[in-house]
Amino acid sequence: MSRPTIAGVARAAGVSVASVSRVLNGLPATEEMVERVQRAVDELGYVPDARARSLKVGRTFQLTLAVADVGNPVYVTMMRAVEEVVSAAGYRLVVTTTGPDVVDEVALVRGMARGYADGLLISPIRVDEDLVKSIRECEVPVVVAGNVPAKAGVDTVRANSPKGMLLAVDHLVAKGRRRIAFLNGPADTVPGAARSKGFAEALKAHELQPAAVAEATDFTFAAGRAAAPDLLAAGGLAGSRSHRRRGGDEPAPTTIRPTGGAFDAVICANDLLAVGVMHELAAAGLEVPADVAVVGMDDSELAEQSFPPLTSVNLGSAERGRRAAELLLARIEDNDRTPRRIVVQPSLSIRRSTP
Amino acid sequence: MSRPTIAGVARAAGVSVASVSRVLNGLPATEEMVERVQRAVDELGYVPDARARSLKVGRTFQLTLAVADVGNPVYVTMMRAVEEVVSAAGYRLVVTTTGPDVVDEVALVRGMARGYADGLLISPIRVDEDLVKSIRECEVPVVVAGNVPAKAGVDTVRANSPKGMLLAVDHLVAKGRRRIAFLNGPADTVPGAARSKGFAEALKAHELQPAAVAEATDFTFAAGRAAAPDLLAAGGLAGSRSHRRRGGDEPAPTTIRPTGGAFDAVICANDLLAVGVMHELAAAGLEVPADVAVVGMDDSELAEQSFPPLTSVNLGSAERGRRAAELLLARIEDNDRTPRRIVVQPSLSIRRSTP
DNA sequence: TTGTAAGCGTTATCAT
DNA sequence: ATGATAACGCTTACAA
Repeated sequence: MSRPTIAGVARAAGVSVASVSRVLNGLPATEEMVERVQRAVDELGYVPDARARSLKVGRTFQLTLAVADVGNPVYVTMMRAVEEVVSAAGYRLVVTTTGPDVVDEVALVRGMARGYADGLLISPIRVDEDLVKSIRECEVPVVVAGNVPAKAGVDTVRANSPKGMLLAVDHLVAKGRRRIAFLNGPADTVPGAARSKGFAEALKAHELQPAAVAEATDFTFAAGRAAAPDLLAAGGLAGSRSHRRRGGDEPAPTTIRPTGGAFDAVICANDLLAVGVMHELAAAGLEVPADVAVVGMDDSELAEQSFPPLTSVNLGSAERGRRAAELLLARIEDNDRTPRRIVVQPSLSIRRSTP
Repeated sequence: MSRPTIAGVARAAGVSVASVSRVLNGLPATEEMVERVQRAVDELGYVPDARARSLKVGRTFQLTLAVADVGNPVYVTMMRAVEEVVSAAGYRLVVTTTGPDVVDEVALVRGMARGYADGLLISPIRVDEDLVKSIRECEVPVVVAGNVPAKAGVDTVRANSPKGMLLAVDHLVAKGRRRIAFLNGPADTVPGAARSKGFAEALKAHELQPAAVAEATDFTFAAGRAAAPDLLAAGGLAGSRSHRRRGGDEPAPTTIRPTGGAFDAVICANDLLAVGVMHELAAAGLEVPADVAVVGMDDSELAEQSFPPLTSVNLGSAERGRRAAELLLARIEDNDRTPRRIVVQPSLSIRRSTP
């Protein structure tokens, strides 16, 4: 007893397969025909095979969302927004995870040619020539939530993190903080590079010097913790302690650019890093925000869950997800439209980690 | 210029489609044949169509993981474990999210009959007759990460939350806490019911009375916060304040069972609820763990990220994910094996939210 | 309105 | 070892 096929239904109903197909797709048919087909369908528990259907019609009605790290709460915000838009349009959303390496992303994009889905929404963390090429050549529509060169010829929706940085610095300065440190994620990533540049510009706008800058090996909580002692040391806020924690299985050492002077605020490239830093600050006996103010980026669910709740730059993850999804749907409708490059403006969610 | 098909490759290589297929699938062929086909494939950038292939061979080499809430960090732990197992076996993992309603789960299970994937790994939060029925009748192998009646005739991997509760209570009692409160999630869910029962048993084992019991409307941070004031009120730890926060757009009121007496410890049905409670405890001027010890469940990444780091019952999410994935793969190999019901034992991860 | 039949892009069976 | 061809389960001209 295998799955019933449309032929089985046709036989049971005493009609042709074409009629069954028509009834199932709501095409014109007589009362009686609909009746008979429906009965047979119910009786046999027939469900059309999506593979066969999509082979024929050339569409799967599935969309793929690819994220680098399911553990990063910024993606859940985005995912929720995307899900809402695509399901309203009658598509199934499937999520796959790529990992931090660009080769995995390239493999994924190439793999889309196999016809798994009608479109791909990808938020790449590292971008290289190969990835751009694979996106440009991809058989199915792709939209990138993030920054990818215009020559990729693809729709993009990205954040304005320099502007976000400025919001953060403005706020800190307004609260009287001048010695601002920065904990970045890997600078060889797209967001890492953008935030680094943004931080420098924002400080320059206020005629300030960075109090300390460090680079975590990853955009994760663990990497944030691992990088914090070095940041503290660079900022003159901790001494020998900074090397005590380096155990055997910790991530590789962080890159430090000591710029002298203690800091009274630290901006982190995302919320996970910020929460990691806050833990280490507490371990060093420093109070947030009294001794050091902390600002995260992404304004993910983690920002309100953390303690103290984290002031965070809202880079519009939900809106980016929503608009990216809309762009994808639009491109599926019409693949000839000229690629759009949308920039979503940031805002600042002020919570208790800043004064 | 549409996608090249196997026919195009065959034409370009001057061989038959059958030969192309053979070469691509590593079946015996002469040096020269392999050579020619390979060249044509590279030249055209041919990628086999997964839909057509799976229509023919009856397998998609995709597996679906369905979770109720992508925002719940326990699922990321599980997801990572599942991903590792299935990708090692040559399957793609796709994640879909169901939402908290059982009807969505049923729809998803039924939908699997369309042939989206070769197997389904589902972690249902609510279970009813319909769901059991849909799982039993599902065309593709299903394994449940969670608790579902044996009559469903399906492989299950579940946690032992009563045992976990006992671990938590043992620990609290050993630390001198006797007035233990419990914040549950919705009792009409499978984990909610199990944890409620487990809590009662664990207290009885120590001949203790519950200090306060409340039920959040959801297993989320927001619901945890919303429920906390009532819990505090029930425990005599807060007065009128408990109703101050109830704004217009807050979740529905929580169910309270006041049992008298202030409490010095609270066990929460998952980490998100625990973090929510900790926020409200702080807002009420109570210190964790000095005034109130807090224990979460799931031992998710959030437990170490929270502040203070959360003592949490490790219900073996990673192991559950791993074993569930193994079960699924085994059943795909042999659908006639008798269903297994695996129970994973808990452990306690002690952190600073308890003394 | 309904039925017949030709594909969609593969793989697998059968000859050769 | 290779090639022709029949499925896989569906949709859609086209014919009746």
